[in-house]
Amino acid sequence: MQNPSEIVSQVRDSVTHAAASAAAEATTVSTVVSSQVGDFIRTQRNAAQVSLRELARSAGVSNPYLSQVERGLRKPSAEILAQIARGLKISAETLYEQAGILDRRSGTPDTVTAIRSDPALSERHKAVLLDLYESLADSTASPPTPQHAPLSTKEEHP
Amino acid sequence: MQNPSEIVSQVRDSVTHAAASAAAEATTVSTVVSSQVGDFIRTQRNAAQVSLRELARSAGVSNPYLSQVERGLRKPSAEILAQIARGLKISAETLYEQAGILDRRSGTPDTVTAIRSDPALSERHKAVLLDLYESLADSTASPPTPQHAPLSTKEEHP
DNA sequence: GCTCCCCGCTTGCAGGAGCAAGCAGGCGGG
DNA sequence: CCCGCCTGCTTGCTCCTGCAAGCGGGGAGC
Repeated sequence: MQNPSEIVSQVRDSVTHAAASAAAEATTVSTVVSSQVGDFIRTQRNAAQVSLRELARSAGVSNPYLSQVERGLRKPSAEILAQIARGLKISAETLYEQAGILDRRSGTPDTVTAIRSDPALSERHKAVLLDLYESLADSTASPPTPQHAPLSTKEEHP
Repeated sequence: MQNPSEIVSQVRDSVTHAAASAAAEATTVSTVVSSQVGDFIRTQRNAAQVSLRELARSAGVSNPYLSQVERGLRKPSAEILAQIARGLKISAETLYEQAGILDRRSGTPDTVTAIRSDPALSERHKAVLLDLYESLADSTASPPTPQHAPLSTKEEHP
């Protein structure tokens, strides 16, 4: 049997927890969840002319599950996400970003500068890469990532 | 009622699946990983002189669960990982890396990172550029991609 | 001595991830 | 015509994540 006072102690603990989780909810974007990832995956898959089952196979996941993921009925774990990324030949970071579990690599990377200053490339090769980059980047308009910032750095005290 | 032939068709599908998952299991490191993250988290927490309950509160997770995570009994999701990272004031990438759901970008030159995170490029184009980069870059200068690879490249047909 | 408060850990349960199995429909060839 | 093979979707199950509640213990104040 416990003393009433001890019980009170436990209760206070719980209350503190409740308050904390409430606060956490206030600061966390969370719930929106985003079928974003699913749409993105499906888009990428279609762009690559790959069937659902094919991708499922190469990614090592079951085809029904992939189907559900693409339609936003299921929220895939990071591991599954990484495997799908591998199957799609894209970077896991991109998918994590889409899933809202990673911030955008802030600070525009400036690929051109990186290529120009890359010691592993000869000048000729730099030219080739830059030329290709120019043709691929296209850059019509510039809608570069709206920055909704899902789980980004927050202020501790406002 | 179904025709036997159709059933056979279904069966073939299942068999293919079984083979695929077997292959996946063969090439995936999988289960070993986990406790790494827990140790890392606990180390970081102790280094910061923070109690378990405190971190749990600031990270927005329950204290018992954090306890289990630190001792490797539970495998936290990426979301939880990101929250813990926030509570510890460290980057989510670091924790993902420890959890084995993100490859180390250590050896990779800046150009690769720049391309990967370039908003002006589609994922397809990134793949193209990275592929070309790989073939152009001087291999003597940098030993690229260590590839310990928990979720790394896999053969299509063994 | 005894309370009070903190520490970390254990337990039982709700809910969701992920898969095996099965289903409906479209298309080419015997 | 209908058989085989593809496409994607739905269902029922198992396993595990994540939390609320409770436990035992150690140090400070009375």
